[in-house]
Amino acid sequence: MPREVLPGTLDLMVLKTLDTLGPTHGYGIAQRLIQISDGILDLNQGSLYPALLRMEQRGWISSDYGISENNRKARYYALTADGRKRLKTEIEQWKGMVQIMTRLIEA
Amino acid sequence: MPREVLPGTLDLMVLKTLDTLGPTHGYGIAQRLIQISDGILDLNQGSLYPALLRMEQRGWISSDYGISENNRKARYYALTADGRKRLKTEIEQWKGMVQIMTRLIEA
DNA sequence: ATACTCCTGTAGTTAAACTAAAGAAGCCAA
DNA sequence: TTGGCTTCTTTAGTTTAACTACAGGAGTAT
Repeated sequence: MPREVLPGTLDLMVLKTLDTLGPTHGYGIAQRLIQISDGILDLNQGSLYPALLRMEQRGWISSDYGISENNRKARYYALTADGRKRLKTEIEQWKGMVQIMTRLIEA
Repeated sequence: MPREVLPGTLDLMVLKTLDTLGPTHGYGIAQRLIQISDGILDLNQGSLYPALLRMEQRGWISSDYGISENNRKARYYALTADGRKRLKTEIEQWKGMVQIMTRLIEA
């Protein structure tokens, strides 16, 4: 049974989602990833929420409680300045990796 | 301290290397990855050899002892039929992932 | 001899992603 | 008004890939 997400890419996906959408709750992030991947990235909550906690502890995101579009209590996460820096770094690393893999696969 | 390789891509890299080069020993695989990545993928032996063991146990590769180009004893690994199938699958998954990430990053 | 490169191996650790569960709270239909 | 559905969060415990940090044999060159 394969992992849902490619390990090492989850942080990038979450950070980029917050960058694009602005402050979003966990559930919304998960939905966004399902939508943008046509249902492929159906993320476990058991992966998402610990990841959000991790990133908040590292100072890449911050959180506040609020009320969702559906009138539920929800925890909204937002990129911090450090998170924006981190996102940039991760995108660069990702692109480097893609280049290497492309070279390898087409060899 | 970041990981040397993007987790989840090591098997693909090893399988593809064997596909391209034919039977190769562990040290040779590591060198190949250094070369094709311009020194970026400087793989730990502590990652490589356990990975080779894993893949042999799963039947994706087989091994035989031989003598290297430098006249040393070396263990040569080769793709099996299952390994070739697995490689195909992994490449497809990788390409799918690249597509999703591209869509995400460019959104 | 001794130092260097080539080549393999493994014990133990870390941490990311997982399974599996629980639960609160608003919405809606019977 | 009850019971089910959806939304949204949380956390305990497991797995496993990749890591650090070793150790060691064997050929080659000085």
